[in-house]
Amino acid sequence: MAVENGENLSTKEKIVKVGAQIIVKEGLKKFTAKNIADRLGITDAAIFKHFKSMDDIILEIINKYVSQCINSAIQSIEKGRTVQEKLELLLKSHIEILEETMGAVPVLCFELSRSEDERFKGILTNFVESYKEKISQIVKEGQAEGSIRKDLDPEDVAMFFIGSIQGKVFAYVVSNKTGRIIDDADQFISMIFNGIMEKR
Amino acid sequence: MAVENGENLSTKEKIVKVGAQIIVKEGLKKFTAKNIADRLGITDAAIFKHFKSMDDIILEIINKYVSQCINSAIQSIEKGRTVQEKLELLLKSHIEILEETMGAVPVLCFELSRSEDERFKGILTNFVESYKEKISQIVKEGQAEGSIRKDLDPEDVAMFFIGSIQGKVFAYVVSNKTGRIIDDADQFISMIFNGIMEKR
DNA sequence: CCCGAGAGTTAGACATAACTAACCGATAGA
DNA sequence: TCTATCGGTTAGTTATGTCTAACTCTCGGG
Repeated sequence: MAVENGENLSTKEKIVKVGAQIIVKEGLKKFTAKNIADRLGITDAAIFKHFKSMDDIILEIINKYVSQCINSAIQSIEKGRTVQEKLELLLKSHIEILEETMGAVPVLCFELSRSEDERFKGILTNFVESYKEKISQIVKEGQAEGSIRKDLDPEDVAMFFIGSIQGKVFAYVVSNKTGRIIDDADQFISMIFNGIMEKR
Repeated sequence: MAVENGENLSTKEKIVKVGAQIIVKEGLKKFTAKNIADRLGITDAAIFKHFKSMDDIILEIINKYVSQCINSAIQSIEKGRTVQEKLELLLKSHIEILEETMGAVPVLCFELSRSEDERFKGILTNFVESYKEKISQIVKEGQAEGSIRKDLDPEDVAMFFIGSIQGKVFAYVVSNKTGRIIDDADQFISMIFNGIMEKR
């Protein structure tokens, strides 16, 4: 089975791409040189012409997807005028990346933060921590101006945010679907903002 | 490193227990006969006196934890009088199991629904599907009686429910914590029910 | 035109995983 | 008391995974 849209990427880039694909769709156990090579129509030995070890591929995968995620988060926070708008933009940009990468970032975080490799763990827990910190900050702003419930812990709210997205990816992966991860982004955002209960 | 509280379980039960522990904390890749055996102070060959294959261990793990989860869900649905109470009890029972098993069920679902083994996938997607169906049904009730927002799709609400919990487990795993998964269950439930925004 | 680098190949070294076979000691029934 | 079974051992077999070495082909620059 060949790569989907293997256009004009270099072999090195293709390795990163299908490598991520494999981790996301089949798990770390299936992330092997032979598995990647087969999909690219080369031999496993050729992989090591581009990367000196399998770990190096993972490192490249992490850096690629995580940095993409952070950058778009920063951008959307800057663009938003009100607290609500900031959070909305943040969610939307996150959802966009999710769709583009088929949920790569959350799955990678989940898979690799449990690995024994301190480098992977370091980058990823760091990423989640700083992401949480950013959202937490906005939430505090919102509490100060009265738009966000004051009885909630800002960090918990931040993790609820991140967790909700992860939950969507979870559902996507478990149900074995192939289309969009989040069909109705507005409804999803509305659930996070307003809950599921009718207002009294 | 020996098993934590290896009381008076049979070796077979211990294998299931540490097997699940390994999958949850370190991932499927580390789920090996030697890894399990080391923690039990036996040799890897001894594992195969109790199970005829590694897959059989996984099957036993899945059945143990998933059936536990389903049973407690059914119980709490029956106990609840109002829709809100049903959902609350459901969440609380789910959280309880989560704490007891250190997030085993969601992690197992995530890890194993991506495996190529149709047996695992079948059991797990089935489980999630029926769980979703159950919640979905309650949500529809709630919409009929006016307690739950009518503008939301019941299945989406159900998956939001399940996903929120998965999100908590995600946070727990990524942050490498060891204590409780959900510190403040009431606050968590309140976020799902009422959202994060102040009511206007 | 040559030659070196890049990107492949095959072959193989080495480690580890799953499982089997043959053996062994305790222990519970007959 | 004899013996079969249970649960453990050691020592393999086979398969697979990572990575290296040595070789080949192609192609661009001097």
